[in-house]
Amino acid sequence: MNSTRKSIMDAVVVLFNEKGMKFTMDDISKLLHISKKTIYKEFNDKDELFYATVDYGFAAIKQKEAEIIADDSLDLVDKISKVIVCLPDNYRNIDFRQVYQLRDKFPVVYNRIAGKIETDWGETERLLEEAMDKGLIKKVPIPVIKLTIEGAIEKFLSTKELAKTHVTYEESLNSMIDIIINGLRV
Amino acid sequence: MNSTRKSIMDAVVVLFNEKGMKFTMDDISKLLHISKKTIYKEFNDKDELFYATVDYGFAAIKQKEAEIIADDSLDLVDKISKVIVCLPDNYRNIDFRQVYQLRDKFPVVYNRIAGKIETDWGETERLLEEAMDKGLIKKVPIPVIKLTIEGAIEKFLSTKELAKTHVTYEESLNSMIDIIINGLRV
DNA sequence: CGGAAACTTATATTGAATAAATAGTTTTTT
DNA sequence: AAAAAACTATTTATTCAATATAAGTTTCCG
Repeated sequence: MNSTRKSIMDAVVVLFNEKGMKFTMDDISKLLHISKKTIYKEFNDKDELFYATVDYGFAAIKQKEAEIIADDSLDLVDKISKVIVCLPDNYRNIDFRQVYQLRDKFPVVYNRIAGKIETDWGETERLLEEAMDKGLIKKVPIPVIKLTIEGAIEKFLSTKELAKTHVTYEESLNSMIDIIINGLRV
Repeated sequence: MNSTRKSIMDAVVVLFNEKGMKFTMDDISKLLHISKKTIYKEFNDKDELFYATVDYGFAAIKQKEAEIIADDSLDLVDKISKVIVCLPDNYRNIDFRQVYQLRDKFPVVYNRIAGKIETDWGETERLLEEAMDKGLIKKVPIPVIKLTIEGAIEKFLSTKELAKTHVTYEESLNSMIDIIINGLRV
């Protein structure tokens, strides 16, 4: 992949996290000091650019996740912890609270993201099921685990309560995973 | 409190859960087969009605909570579990996803609700702090616990994923609390 | 070639005008 | 005495034209 393409997609991520969906092709060209012509040489339209950016953004996560799963030095429960913490990088880079804005204007892109997230959860689900079968963790409905984790992440991202107490997003996430794996009880 | 007042406030809760904020004084009178005059004899205006309904709705929860806290047969960690499960009755009756609609049109009522929830959390927080001091549970930032629980509840209420897997809201809630207290690890 | 800017057309936003709905009151009916 | 219906003064929703914005194209220039 050529570097122009990459830098354009990086700019999309930067602008998305900065302004949500309210950024223009002109914003991209201004940020990178390139002409719109250059953007349109790489991507036929805005749709295609967003679609490619989604794939580009998720590729890193997928790879990281695959490494964790392949790492035989980790036991199953450690893998689950790490894969779950790995997952939120999506939420982080893409800033989940604003993704719903895509649904109407870029439905194809939105569905691509939804699909990617489902796939990512698929990995985690398989690990959870395996751990349940082996008696390493309790048998609990997986949707409960999934929704609890998703809900917590969205809350961490959307509230100002964490900032007030000087607890970082990263620390909160690790605390949350530890609570879910090991419980509050000592 | 007279029974007319009560039935009007019950109707408000019914209609709110049915239609969100989009119900009228006429809806109330139709539902109860009473005249609007009767409503306005009990409550000066819609604001006052809503305000009273909020207090009425939270009163039961507060009492239930107080009973749990006063129950000396329960140990501290059990109390925490029970108080947390007690809390969502608010979310249940009031259907939290729609409360934000109050913010603009009935700010006084909205702030009352926000205050009630904060107070409820205050109790839980005190129990959590006490349990941490006594070494019964891990020392974890309380906002992390709070946001995880709030996020999970909101997810349970807003998603259709639970319905698909035949896991009830009630079961999910108990599973979630068990996970947070005791962890997934066996 | 590729950046900068001008240009065109489709889409979004705004705001005034109008229509509809509703809180609160009054009158009529049972 | 209270329900039902009618009424009015506000609020709220809707419409539609104007205005503005942004995607995508073309032109010019270094």
